[in-house]
Amino acid sequence: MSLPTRRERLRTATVSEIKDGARRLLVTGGPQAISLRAIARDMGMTAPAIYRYFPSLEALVRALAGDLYDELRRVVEAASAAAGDDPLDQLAAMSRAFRHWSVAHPVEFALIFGTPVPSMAAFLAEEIDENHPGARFGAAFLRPVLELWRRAPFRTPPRELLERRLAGQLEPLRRTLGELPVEVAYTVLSGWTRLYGLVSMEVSNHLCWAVTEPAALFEIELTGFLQQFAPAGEPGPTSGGPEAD
Amino acid sequence: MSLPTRRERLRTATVSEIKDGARRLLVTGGPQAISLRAIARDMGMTAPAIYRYFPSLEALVRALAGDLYDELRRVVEAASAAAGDDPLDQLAAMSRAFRHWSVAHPVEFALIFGTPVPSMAAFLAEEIDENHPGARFGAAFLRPVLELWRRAPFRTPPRELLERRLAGQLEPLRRTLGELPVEVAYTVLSGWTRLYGLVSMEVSNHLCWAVTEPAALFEIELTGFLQQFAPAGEPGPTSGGPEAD
DNA sequence: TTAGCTCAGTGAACGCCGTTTACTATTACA
DNA sequence: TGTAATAGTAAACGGCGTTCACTGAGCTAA
Repeated sequence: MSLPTRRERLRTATVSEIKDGARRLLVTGGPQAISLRAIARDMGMTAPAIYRYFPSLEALVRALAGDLYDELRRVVEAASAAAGDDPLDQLAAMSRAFRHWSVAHPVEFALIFGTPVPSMAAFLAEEIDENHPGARFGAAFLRPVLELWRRAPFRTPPRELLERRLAGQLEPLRRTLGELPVEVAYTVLSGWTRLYGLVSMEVSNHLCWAVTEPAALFEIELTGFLQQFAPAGEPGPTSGGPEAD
Repeated sequence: MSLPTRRERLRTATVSEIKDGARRLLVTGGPQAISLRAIARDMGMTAPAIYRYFPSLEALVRALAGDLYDELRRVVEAASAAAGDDPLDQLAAMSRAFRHWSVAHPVEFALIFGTPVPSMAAFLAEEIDENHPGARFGAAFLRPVLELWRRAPFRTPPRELLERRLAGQLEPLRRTLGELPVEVAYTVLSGWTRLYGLVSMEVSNHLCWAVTEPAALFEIELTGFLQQFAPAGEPGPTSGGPEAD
């Protein structure tokens, strides 16, 4: 293996130049604006040359999506690392980092999480293993939840219900993240979909009919979300009934 | 106004034929497959003729999305009507109907709720009034929630928190749905994003790394979701702590 | 050192696409 | 019945992804 040869160096440089161009087009004009001809133009090349590096436009978009997934995961993990040792603080920091990145990069978010454009459909249907971007992202969120559960079990639906209804469906999750209590698996999925729903609606403007500034709604929801992880039996400060009570 | 003239009848017929063709292409080939030329071909026309009915492809897609929004809303409202008088039953039926339609029509769901393709970005940025499809959809969900609140206030974050952080942001919601308690507004938004997140991840295959059959997760989440509307102070049967407790 | 092979890149072409323009036939109405 | 609005056409422009035949440079082994 040793050092990469000159040609290999040039090749990887060109690959990243292509992906950089694709991302620039993505950011300025949306997913549809990514075109081989435009990328090649920006690079001073002709379009067919790109076929030496990617078998199709779809494959290029797929590779770009994979990079974005990893970028987001690194951001989230960095936020967690900077949040100290308390898993609940880590979860809060990760959630805020997730929202922050998504709001700051709406088009990238749309490419990763949005409508499966035909390209993305194939991307999502790829074989699931521990390297699947979705799985790695899930794993990042799993760690603090698992630690919280270890320290003090939190409130979940009863175990027998989860065992009966959910346990058989978790094979993909277990294959990538290993064995884990069904309550933790449920809570991670439940929390992740809740977080995703909120951020996704904000990013794609699907809340504009209701609120002017979704950040406020996010913060309130976040406290409710984190409360899901409070030790069972101690309802937190935000779950009291209305004042009419 | 009286009867529509012959030309007007022909015109509306052609408009629906165009939209039907667009939807057929949408279903078979995804949002990208909608093309004026293909629609015109299927109709035995030439592409420029469609410009007599829609100013651009984007406008056609927008109109189609509006129709789909209404179709989904009608389905959800029908489910509510068939669910009897209990608002909680209505909410459950609406949620299941929402998921059912979405799973059965993944591409339509993607067009409405997914990545804002450029066309959809404009669609979402349209002026918000009581006729905005998103607002009408929100209104459908609001009705049972408001009724539940009227009968017995449910558990929410404390009113002063909502007043302080959220009340100022609700102008669009109030403009379309009228005045309503801030707790109800919060709960509708929170519940809707939660429901949306779950269904959206299932439909767009973003849960395939975790579960094989998302329906089970949905049902469990639904019971948790409906519990949000239980009268304050009576935690329902599914919210007990883990058995280790 | 040189012959041969691999590989990056080109130019032309094919068949799509949205959209515009000029033009024709039909319908509605004064 | 004449005239204006309407629905449709054909042709063209520029852009797109992709394929194919071809060139030239870099690498490797005799």
